Amino acid sequence: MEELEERKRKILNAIIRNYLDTGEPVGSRTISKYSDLNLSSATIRNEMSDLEEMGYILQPHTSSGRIPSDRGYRFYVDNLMKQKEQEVTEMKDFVIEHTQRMEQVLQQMAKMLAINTNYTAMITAPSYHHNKVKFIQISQVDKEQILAVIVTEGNIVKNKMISTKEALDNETLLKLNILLNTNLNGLSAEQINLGTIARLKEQAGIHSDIVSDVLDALADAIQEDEDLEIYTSGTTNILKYPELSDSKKASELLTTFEEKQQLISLVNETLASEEETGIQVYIGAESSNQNMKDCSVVTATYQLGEGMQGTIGIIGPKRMDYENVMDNLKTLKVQLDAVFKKPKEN
Amino acid sequence: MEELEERKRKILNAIIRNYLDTGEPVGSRTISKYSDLNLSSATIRNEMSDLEEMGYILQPHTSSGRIPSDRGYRFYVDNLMKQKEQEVTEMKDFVIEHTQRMEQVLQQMAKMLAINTNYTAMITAPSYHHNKVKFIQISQVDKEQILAVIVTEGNIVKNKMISTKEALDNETLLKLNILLNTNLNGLSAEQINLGTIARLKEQAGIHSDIVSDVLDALADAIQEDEDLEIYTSGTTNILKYPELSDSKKASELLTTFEEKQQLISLVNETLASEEETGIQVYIGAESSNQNMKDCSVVTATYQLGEGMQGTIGIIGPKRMDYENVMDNLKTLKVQLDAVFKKPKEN
DNA sequence: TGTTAGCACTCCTAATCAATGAGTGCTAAT
DNA sequence: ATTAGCACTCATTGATTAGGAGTGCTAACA
Repeated sequence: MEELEERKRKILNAIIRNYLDTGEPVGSRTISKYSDLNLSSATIRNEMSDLEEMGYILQPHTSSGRIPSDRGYRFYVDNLMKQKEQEVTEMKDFVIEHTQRMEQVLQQMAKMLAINTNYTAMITAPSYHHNKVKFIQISQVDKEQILAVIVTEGNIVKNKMISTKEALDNETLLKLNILLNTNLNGLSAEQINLGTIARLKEQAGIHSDIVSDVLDALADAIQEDEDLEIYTSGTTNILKYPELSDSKKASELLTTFEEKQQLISLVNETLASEEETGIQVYIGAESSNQNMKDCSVVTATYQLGEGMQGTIGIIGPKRMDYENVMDNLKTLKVQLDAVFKKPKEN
Repeated sequence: MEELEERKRKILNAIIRNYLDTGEPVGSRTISKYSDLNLSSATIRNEMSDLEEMGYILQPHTSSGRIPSDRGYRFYVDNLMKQKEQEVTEMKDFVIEHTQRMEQVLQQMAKMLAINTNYTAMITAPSYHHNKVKFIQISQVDKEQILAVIVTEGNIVKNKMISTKEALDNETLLKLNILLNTNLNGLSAEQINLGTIARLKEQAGIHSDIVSDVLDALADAIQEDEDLEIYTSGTTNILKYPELSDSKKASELLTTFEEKQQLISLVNETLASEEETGIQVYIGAESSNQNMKDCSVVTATYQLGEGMQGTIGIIGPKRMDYENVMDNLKTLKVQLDAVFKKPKEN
């Protein structure tokens, strides 16, 4: 189906590569001179005319060069682009050495990605949505406050302060802890249903209010991750690309970057569809987000086992260096897969 | 010293107010017409000429209206502006109702501030630098990992995973917990010196490596707050002001906003100098940050007792609505003072 | 039949220029 | 001390122009 005679391919390829470089519409003369086809500009013109008719390229206005259409980019990404098979470099250790908390690791990663690509990078924390409770503990912090700590399979720790009327004695605490752990350990958020809750409360007897609070905390922790966290870096990079930096577009984009919620729904598209490489490319209008119509979005998901996963993504102009971007994402994906497998050895 | 005859004051005031509104250089005719002075434009011109000589206003180019100079703004803020004495509105509850974690509260606050003012808002988490340890607990999460939880006076919770060779039995854990708490409770970060550490390790005996790890975690938690977190919102608001939105300046500013580190040193200025209202105004070059030379920065610190404090700030064009901004900050400051006093009642 | 040279045509861009108008400074009259 | 009047400055705007890049088409060519 997606067939194109060799010469047209070459010309399309040349047009796109050139456009990626310069950002300027590219004319027949340029292709004629800077390709190994040895054809006159007139011939190229004819071919270009064809390509335009087929929808791979388009003219911003009569009598100017051609620029790739969304379809053109798509063809390029799918068929023309050469896939670099690069070895995985070891930025991992470098990053990990200097940071501790997960948020910082992610922020660092985003930063490196943005610097490497010169586009905007985003990265979500692994969602532990379907993840299982591994450990719960409540402790008396001071007279009126109890701290609930919840750890999940992925070693993600959440805590919540709970205010109480009066302090609990050690024995009660111990009992409650045992109660909570025996009842909740190994359960995923979805598995904690009304039945479980009722049973728990009953067993807690007089302290059912505390249990109730802990469950609230648990729900909280999970709900927080429904609108999961997303880190961005290099948002201002888009200003480097004239086609995006006129004040209206730039403002829209930057606002989108600030509204994390929009980015989240952007990456959530990714989670829906699966592919073998795990790398998705949305060109212009292919993305669901209207604001991205002049951009391309490339995303990858990284896995953590236990059903946990996060997403990394790059947002840039349509004429982005797809090879480099996909390469970077692929590399980082592998590294993240590795990084979060086990916590850092001290 | 800062003396100015009544009429000049009025004119300066009129010029600045007008400029705050329009952002356009304001001419003598405008003042003549829209002030209650009943003077001809010629008279105003003479006065303006004086004011210019005195450095309160300046002409962008020969024969155009006048705009306030940094000094003019300063005079306005210090002497002319009327201080609204507004009652503290109750946005607090609204915000708190819908959020749980501190980061979210802060992020929300920043957002409201940005929306209210139409400028860029920033807010730092309270630093618990000089804060005291209130509660420490280590627990066995699974065979190879221990979770250390540290709570400070300000009810800020930090946790750290520690990998171990083999699981500790309950009794050992209990002993270590008692050991840690008796030795560290009530101490501030600075008070934990080599002596304390040596004593601790000695008492821990065979498990001194665990203690060592916990101390590392503690140091970690503190070090994280050295480069304390800062939240921003409304960064794209600066694009609304033509004098800041030309692509060079905008890019510089937005980059600054993204480089949290720069913002942090910006707010750290605040911490140095103290004032009765607790609100600082930096106009243009008054700020230490070169990138802010076309902006004004208004900051306030909020207190938490126990030596903890954070900063909220607004960044906008020099012609910002100082009254509104200072008002907002004052209100929010009071609210934050209150919010963090005690954790939310469930 | 595919390729190419040539040419008229389109349309964007940058440069130039004049007109406009807001605003000033100065002087002379009130 | 205030103001009317006037000459002057200078940014802004719109119109016009020239230049150039690029196209489509036609006719000639291998």
